[in-house]
Amino acid sequence: MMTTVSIKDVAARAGVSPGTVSNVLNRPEKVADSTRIRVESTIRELGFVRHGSASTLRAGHSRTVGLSVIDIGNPFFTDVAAGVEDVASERGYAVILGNSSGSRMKEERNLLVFAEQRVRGVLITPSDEDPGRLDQLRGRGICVVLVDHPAERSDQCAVAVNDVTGGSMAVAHLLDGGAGSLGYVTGPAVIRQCQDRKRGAEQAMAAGGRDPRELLEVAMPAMTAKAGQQAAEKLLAEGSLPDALFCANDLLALGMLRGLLQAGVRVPDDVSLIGYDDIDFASASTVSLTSIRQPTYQLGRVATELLLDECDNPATHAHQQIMFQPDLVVRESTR
Amino acid sequence: MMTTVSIKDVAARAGVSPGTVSNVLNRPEKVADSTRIRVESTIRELGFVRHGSASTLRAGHSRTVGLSVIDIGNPFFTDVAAGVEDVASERGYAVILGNSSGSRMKEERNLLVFAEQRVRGVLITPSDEDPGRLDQLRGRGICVVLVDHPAERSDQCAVAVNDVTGGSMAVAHLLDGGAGSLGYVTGPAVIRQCQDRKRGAEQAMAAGGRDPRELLEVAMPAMTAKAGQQAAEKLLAEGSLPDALFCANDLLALGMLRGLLQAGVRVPDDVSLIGYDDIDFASASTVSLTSIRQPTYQLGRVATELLLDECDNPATHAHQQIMFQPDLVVRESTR
DNA sequence: CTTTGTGATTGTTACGTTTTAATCAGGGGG
DNA sequence: CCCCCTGATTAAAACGTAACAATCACAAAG
Repeated sequence: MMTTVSIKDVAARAGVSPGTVSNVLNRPEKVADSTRIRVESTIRELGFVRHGSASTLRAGHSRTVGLSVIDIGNPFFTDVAAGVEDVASERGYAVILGNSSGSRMKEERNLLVFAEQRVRGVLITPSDEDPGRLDQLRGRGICVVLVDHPAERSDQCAVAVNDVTGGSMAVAHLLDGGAGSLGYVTGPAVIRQCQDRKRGAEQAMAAGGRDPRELLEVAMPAMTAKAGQQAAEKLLAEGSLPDALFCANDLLALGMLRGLLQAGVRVPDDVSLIGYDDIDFASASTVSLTSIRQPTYQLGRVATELLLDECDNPATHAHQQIMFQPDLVVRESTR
Repeated sequence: MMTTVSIKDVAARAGVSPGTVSNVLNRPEKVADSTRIRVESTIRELGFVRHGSASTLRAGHSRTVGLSVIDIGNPFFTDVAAGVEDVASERGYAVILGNSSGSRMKEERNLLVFAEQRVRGVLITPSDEDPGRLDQLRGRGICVVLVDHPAERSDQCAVAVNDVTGGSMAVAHLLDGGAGSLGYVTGPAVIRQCQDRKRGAEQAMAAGGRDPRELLEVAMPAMTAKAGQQAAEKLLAEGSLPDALFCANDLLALGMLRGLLQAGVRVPDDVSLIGYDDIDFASASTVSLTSIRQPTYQLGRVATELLLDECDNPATHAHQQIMFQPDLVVRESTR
């Protein structure tokens, strides 16, 4: 009953050999127009669809790429994913999405799935600094491009935005606003973005003639709105609320904003608040959020273009490390 | 150089036959403890990972499911996707995500990819009412479960939230607030959710002793924040702004809110505004948004459980059509 | 009439796994 | 000592496709 139609069935029906059908599928220019048209119409008639697994098995590689992100609930990553998907589907590739939720174990499981599926390449925003797993993938012939993460080596492609500059811009802006005490609300220390933005923040402190050690750091286990709100509660309970707060991403900032407003703290009158990423919702919040904008969609596009170039032209491919620059977007949440 | 290690290599090294290695992988209880342990350690030693395509080819089905959503940029769908992914990975399945962006062509291309990959099943929030493509998938032995879409037939599983009730609750709430004129800001007419919420809205009008035809409909080509803002501009330009607006989802509502506030319209004093979905950002907006909450994450979980049950126990599986009920969440944007 | 060349098509093999039936070893009962 | 049973292991045959060398048809050139 549930008969699946194969390349052989098409061949028999069209009166050609299976090889010819395969050629129609993969190198149509090699086959005479008349037979090509006949085969194509037979394919439609029988409702044949290529068996991707058989194809992958024989060809040695698939037409899929894996994308591993830290938090698919963060609009920053959905924007990146949109860029990835657009380029991938333009070039006939499918995207397998893996969400690590910041858990190393889940990230590893996702990479295992990618390896089992023999994806052509992997795009990953690594959740920590261990390059071992990625080298392992490369050892299996799977190309890897780092997304939103600068390359520590030159034998790989990477696309990133300068987070040190971004952190510096954020804190410089807060200092411009006349902030006395400053706080940095961040996520897990293993996340590089958090570290780099902090480095930038400290540089701006120093440049502004302040002691970087004055920067009060509040580290949360996640970078979500809920965590931001908890950070607000913590600061309020401790009575240690600074004049100005730099949050490592917009979700933290939006949660922080909610927490502060609920407690009757006025933004920006009592506290200045700046986020990071400039997600779509930053401009729609209660007090619209000053933030650091990144070319998010572009990040996904460029990373995928580099990846597919490396896959398709391994001989001529030159590894590139691309670094975009962020922008400051001033809104209501800062003085 | 780039040698990929196969089941045969493991077998040779461990001094057993390939069949035994396969058994260790798939039916470990069938093999003696001593050999099982030896094989397992050889697998680790050689860094063997199973070739998913070969496995799929031979077994006739894969360990992946396809998820096709209308807009991955909408937090509603990322919440659903989170539920799907959690259940899938608990049961050893990988998820291939397809984003149709509301385009029928893209949806079709995604379904083709799913078919080529021989996914075990498909979870889909269809972007229109044509069941033909889905029956085609079923004819190929691929189970299909509808997500956020009620079943029109009893021979399939479906998980949905009652949108008629939701629409009715929204408009009843606006009428309670004393609204005179009412507007419904919606997306493309082919999207069922838009239609159902409108039906509910009209029912509430009638129940409130109003003529349902009084409901001013503004249909936008997309259900994004940008479209919502354009809707605001359109209403303002026409001078046809009603007392109260019901937006078919929160993104439209947030865009509408932005558009109104920029034009100096006060919410809720001049206009009451209610959204739909109760996404995380609804409570964080300039004026926090009254909305209709849905059990989003649960939707994804339950749908996936039904799908995998259907795949794994086709004999005993009983199709279910599950309908959740929405909740009204009142915040500042309505009187 | 034969040879050569060219473009189109075919036959065959291999990819890495799962699965079934067949084989094997060893022990207990007759 | 033989037979049968059980549990563990193996050998071999697919699964559907891509790739490559081999073949074919046919026309142009000699």
